[in-house]
Amino acid sequence: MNIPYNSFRIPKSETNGPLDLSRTIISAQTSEPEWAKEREFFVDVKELHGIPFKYSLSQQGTPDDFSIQVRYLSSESNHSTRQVLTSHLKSILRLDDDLNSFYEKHSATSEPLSLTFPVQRGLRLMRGTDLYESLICSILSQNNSAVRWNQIARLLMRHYGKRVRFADGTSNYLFPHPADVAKSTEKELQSRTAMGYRAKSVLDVSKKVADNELDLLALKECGYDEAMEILLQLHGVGPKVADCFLLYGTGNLFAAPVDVWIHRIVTKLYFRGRRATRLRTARFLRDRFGIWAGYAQLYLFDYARHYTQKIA
DNA sequence: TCCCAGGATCAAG
DNA sequence: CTTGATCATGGG
Repeated sequence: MNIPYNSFRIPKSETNGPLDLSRTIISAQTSEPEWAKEREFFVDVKELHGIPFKYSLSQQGTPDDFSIQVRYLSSESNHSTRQVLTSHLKSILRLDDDLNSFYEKHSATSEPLSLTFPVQRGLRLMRGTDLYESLICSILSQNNSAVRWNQIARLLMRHYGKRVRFADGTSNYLFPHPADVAKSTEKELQSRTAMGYRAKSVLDVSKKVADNELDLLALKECGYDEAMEILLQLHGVGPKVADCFLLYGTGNLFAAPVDVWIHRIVTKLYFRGRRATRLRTARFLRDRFGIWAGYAQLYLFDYARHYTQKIA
């Protein structure tokens, strides 16, 4: 077997602070379907500048002293394709985010968030590659388990996305374009993907994006409040889904999606158990943590899910 | 059979 | 502005 893998490394010097690749990718962030895992490598397939890439990442070392090994396949391989992939990876893993600054700013022992730092050091937010994909995945996640919305997303890709083949003999389906989903019907989406009542929302959003009634890129440029107002007008998009899209999709670090887990742990750690609405919890996170609200949410979420016995 | 899953919607209080 | 039933669907 002679597979023409390209390979290179991203050194720690190109990352701003620590990184725990495994924890980051496994943390089930709702911007895109979860990556596959092959041995010590995490694998994903994306189309970058119109060229399909299949890439595998593996981290060697510790969160504070490491390098990232990258292997990839693409139909074209010249010097610029490697550059395209490198900047893509740095973008989706948010390697420029100053994690040490995040830790230092909230390291006081009176700050409950600091409880999550020792175990989760190096955990980073991820940024979705495609805004439409991020919004659809966020919609699929509502009232659904992570495993299940991932299955649905995969079915959506298989039935409506383009198939791409690679030199190692494998093939994958890309996430579909809005227009290709918009051509479908509610019943067809349900029978093919089992997304249930979310089909109405998915179809609605796909049509609006395809018809240019909804400009997702504009939501990335405008402020938080304005973007939120527009998103809430979409059927099937509430505060939590909108925040997911803003955080994981557009990369708005002020957005802090509040689900049952976040609501539970914030109520416990910051409200002394006093009852509050989720909207109030979300506002609290934005006010208290500012540009680190999204990160605070990420750390508290993982902490709440893995260490619930400590806060029960 | 009932309950839950990283919620949203609609109708009432 | 808050609360409660309902919404497909699959798994425990």
